[in-house]
Formats: sequence, C-alpha cells, structure tokens
Amino acid sequence: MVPAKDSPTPAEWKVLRIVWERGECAARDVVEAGREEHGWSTSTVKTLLRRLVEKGHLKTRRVGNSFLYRPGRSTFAALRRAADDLLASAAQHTVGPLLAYLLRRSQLNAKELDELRSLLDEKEEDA
Amino acid sequence: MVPAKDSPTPAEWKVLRIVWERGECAARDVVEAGREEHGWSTSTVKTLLRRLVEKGHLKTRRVGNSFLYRPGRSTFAALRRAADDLLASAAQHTVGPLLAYLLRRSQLNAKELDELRSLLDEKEEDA
DNA sequence: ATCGTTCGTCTACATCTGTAAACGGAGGCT
DNA sequence: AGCCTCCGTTTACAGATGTAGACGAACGAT
Repeated sequence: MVPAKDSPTPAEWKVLRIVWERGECAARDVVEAGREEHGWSTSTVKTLLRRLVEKGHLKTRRVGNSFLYRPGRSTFAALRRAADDLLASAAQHTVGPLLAYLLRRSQLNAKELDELRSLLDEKEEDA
Repeated sequence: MVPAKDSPTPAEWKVLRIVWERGECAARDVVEAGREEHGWSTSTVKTLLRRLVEKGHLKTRRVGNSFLYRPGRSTFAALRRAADDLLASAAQHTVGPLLAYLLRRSQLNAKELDELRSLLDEKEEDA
C-alpha cells in the first residue's frame, strides 16, 4: 500500500473534497464541479486528479475507457495531518480560542455535539 | 493597516509560532530556536523573518542596529484563516470526527474546557 | 585605530504548485 | 469507413517556496 506521504496542496484539497462529498465519481463530474466552484479549466482538474492519484490520496477503478475516482483510506489520515499542522502552528495560549473558533464555524448535529461534550468531560477527568 | 493578505507558508508558520511563544524577541533568538527545532541555517531563518515582515505577519521595532520581532494583529487572524481552510477541506460528514480529533490532541485547562462546553450548549440551542 | 563578530540585505537556485494547451487513442454516430 | 467527441497522457511554464551563501555596515573589544 502506498502510504500517501505527500500532503495535498490547497488546490488538491479542493478536488479531494469534491470527490469526498460525492463518493466514487467520474472525472467529468469533478471537472464540472471544479469549473462551477473554482472556475478551473478541464486541464487543471485533470492535472490535480492525476497528482492526487500519484500521491495516493485518490484510488481509481477502471470502467470502460475511463476511471472512477474515490478517496483512499489515507484521505482522512491526511485531514488529521492537516489538523496536526494547524495545532502545531498555534501558540499554546491560542489553542483554546482557536478551537472555540472552529466549533463556532462548524455545523454539527445533536449527536455530534454530544460526542464532543463527552470528550470534554473525559479530558476534564484527565486533568 | 496592512491586511496581510498572503497566508504564511508552512515554514513561515513555524517561525511565527516561535516568535509567538516568546513574545517580542530578536532575530538571534529565532535563529537559535529554528536551528534547534528544525535544523535551519541562519540564512533560512533570516529569509523567513523577512518574508513574514513583508507579508505583515510580523512587526519590527528597531533597537540599536537590529530589530525586535513581534506578531502583528493579523497573526491570529491568519490562524483563523488556516482554520477556515481546514474546515473547507473536510467533507460534511468528516467535520465531527475532525473536531473530536483536534480536541483530543489539545491540551486545555479547566477554564478553556468550560468555555468550549458553553459553546456546545449554545449550538445545541440554535439547532 | 583595528579586527573579529553580528546584523540585516541581496542574490541564487532547485523544487513544488497552479494553471493549462496540445496530443493521441477509444467509442459512438452516420 | 470516416469523423466528432470524450478521456487520459504529455508537456509547458510562470510564480511561490524552501534553503542558503555572500556581502557590506555597525558594534564591541583591544
């Protein structure tokens, strides 16, 4: 298995997200989404797809003369790494406000909110 | 006011963090920390400091023939922008797990935990 | 006054990233 | 059979980024 060492670049993340949101999909779908959401040309999207496959963030499945793309297992791992980088960028005294900011921005359902609450409780006990 | 449009690059973030942790400090301090923490040469650190000042993420104050560096007001704003980028990278169904991951990784004191709990409660009401 | 040390500035350059045109093969329509 | 269209592949290139040497001015000790 290819461990996907290289993190996606910002542009690659946008493609990754597009694929992630729709599950397995064809290049054409990504091209269309890329054009609408980011004004990208066909070639640009194709290049980004190729690089993501090379890096191991996307897997492909041949269908006829074309491919279907889907996120690899490493995709969420890459997101975690991006999260690590974000935390590493924050100074200790800014971590709290940073997390607060993230929580405010996020759309979460009741169940997710509950899980996060439990997490906070756990952490309280640890400390 | 300089709006610091360009986000820091990964390497620049590391420098920013160094300065952030110590408050106002001299290039020499950053050079030393950069060498210890990242194995950077003096020149590398100096280049990164310069670029950060150009971008408006660091402010300087002349003292004798050298400078003291400190984070600009835009520094935390840049961190928020990085947080936005992270959220934008996540697919909707991965946001919850992502936040959970971030919480687990973070060291937070009781007060910070409390504030986050309050935030979750607020969000619950909204929904 | 001199000389080594310390600073900031200028210059350099390989690699990565964003963005995209051009090309050649496969499939389908006429 | 011939042509249009769609697809993946190849090539291109400017600008950003990581990494760092070289240089000249100022400072401090002798």
